[in-house]
Amino acid sequence: MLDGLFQSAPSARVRPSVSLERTQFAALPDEERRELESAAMPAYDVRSNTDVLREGDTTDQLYVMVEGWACRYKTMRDGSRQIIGLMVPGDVANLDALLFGRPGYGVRVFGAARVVAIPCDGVLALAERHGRIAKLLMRMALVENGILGQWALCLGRQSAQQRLAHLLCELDIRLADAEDGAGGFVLPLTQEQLADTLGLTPVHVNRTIQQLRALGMVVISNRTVTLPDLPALRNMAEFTPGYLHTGRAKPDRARTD
Amino acid sequence: MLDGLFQSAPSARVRPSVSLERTQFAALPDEERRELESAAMPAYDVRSNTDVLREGDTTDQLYVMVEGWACRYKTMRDGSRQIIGLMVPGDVANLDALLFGRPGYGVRVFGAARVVAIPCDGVLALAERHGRIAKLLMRMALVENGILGQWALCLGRQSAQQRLAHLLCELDIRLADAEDGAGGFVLPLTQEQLADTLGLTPVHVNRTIQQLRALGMVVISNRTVTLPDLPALRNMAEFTPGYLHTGRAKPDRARTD
DNA sequence: CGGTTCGTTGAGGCCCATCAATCTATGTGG
DNA sequence: CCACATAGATTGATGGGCCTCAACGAACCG
Repeated sequence: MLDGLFQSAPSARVRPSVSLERTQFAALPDEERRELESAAMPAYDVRSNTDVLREGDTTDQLYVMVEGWACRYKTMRDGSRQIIGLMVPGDVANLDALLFGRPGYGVRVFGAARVVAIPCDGVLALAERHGRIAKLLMRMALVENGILGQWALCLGRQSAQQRLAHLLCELDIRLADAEDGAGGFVLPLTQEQLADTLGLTPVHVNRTIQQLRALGMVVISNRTVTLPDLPALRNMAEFTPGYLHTGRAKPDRARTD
Repeated sequence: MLDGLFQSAPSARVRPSVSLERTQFAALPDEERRELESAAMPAYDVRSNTDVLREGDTTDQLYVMVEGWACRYKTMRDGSRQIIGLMVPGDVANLDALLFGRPGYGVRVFGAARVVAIPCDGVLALAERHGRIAKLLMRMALVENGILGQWALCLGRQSAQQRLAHLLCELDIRLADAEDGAGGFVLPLTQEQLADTLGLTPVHVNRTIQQLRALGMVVISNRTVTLPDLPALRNMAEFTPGYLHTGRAKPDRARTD
């Protein structure tokens, strides 16, 4: 083991530069964001389909998705799973770790991903000193709340077609930042994972995708989603973006003009 | 009007004494709770089944249920409704008003209720000064998050029986404070409102109640719920109270011993 | 080329929705 | 005190959306 050779003087605290510039924390003034960054642990890669956090684990760190997607999920005795939250690049995976040690859900990554862990006590200390950080954390919690409320409506009262359509409309907006502008986006979920999100079976998700394609509203090919008729899709899903509280409510532009 | 006779010097700021003592804010030190109380508007009664907040309204006040129950709900074009949150006495109805003006849901009261409205700017100012208040608000948001996540699991992956059983288990714990100790509680929801909570139809809720009664797990009579075999009920619902983050995790005590 | 993962298709069945009617309890006015 | 109205609970019959089971196809990979 040669590791010791490369260690600098013990007091130097050299941290591999962690950047939160492309995350939800980008809304903060540079100064405060940098304080968060210096509280963070080094970023690390996570292999596709592995758990950042297992169900039942405890943790005292916040996990930030600097690259890639993840989900929160819960499992039942018979093995059936429900995804209770999707995290796109820039999102925080387990906000509740700030106040509760035991999440009660697992966090799993889709595709290759890169994660930054920030110790909760550090975040809490910063939140105490900077009202803006506290407010941003509160905001993230409240947005998650809005999303989960909408998911409850979808799961409780919508058909399979509507649910799928609604999810795609939601992701289309949440990805607005990262999107390549072409009106399509990459969706790194398998149909089985979509099923676990929508409360359906993989088989039925497959059939539902075909129905939406037949209607000319959705094209999914090679993990890439295109929404040729967004207004119609939004209409059938009864989608209104208000609950996402994303500043600019991207317009209904029809077929990429 | 003789009121004037009892007014003390004009500087005294006499407000009809609003008490948050029996609400979620009871966790605060008296001093800080009193500051919130003096920011609050006078409590007022709400008639059964009326809206504190209508879908699509905007608001700049927090509504606290000092007495009675309420729900958050969303409606679809065809009139079908989904309840996306139940508030029991002491709960805050619309936390997200703190940061967002338009809730995107309605708030409706069950049975007679008494509500205290607190202007959001007042609450935010206090949260800025007292870290404990900010933390309590965050805590409430995160608990709501946990509950909604659990509801997503129920709506997505559980049978009607399990969903109903799970809801009753949850309420049994959330009402632990107000409960009369007899192991039963008053549930001021009609079967139709239960259906809107569970993502079912009223007819099927009725049949499901009867199934649980036949199993000896639930007795509902006259708006009063009794759970004769709580361990069995929790087992069938796969209920674990962790997600409620209620300090004392009330034990599984079988049939009121 | 065999193995694995993911997607696709078909047949059959069940849970829950739908529609409709009846019953009960409560309240209201004549 | 009774006729009537209304809200909520209950029961039955029927149907459909989604599940289940099973098999096959396609893409990727060591």
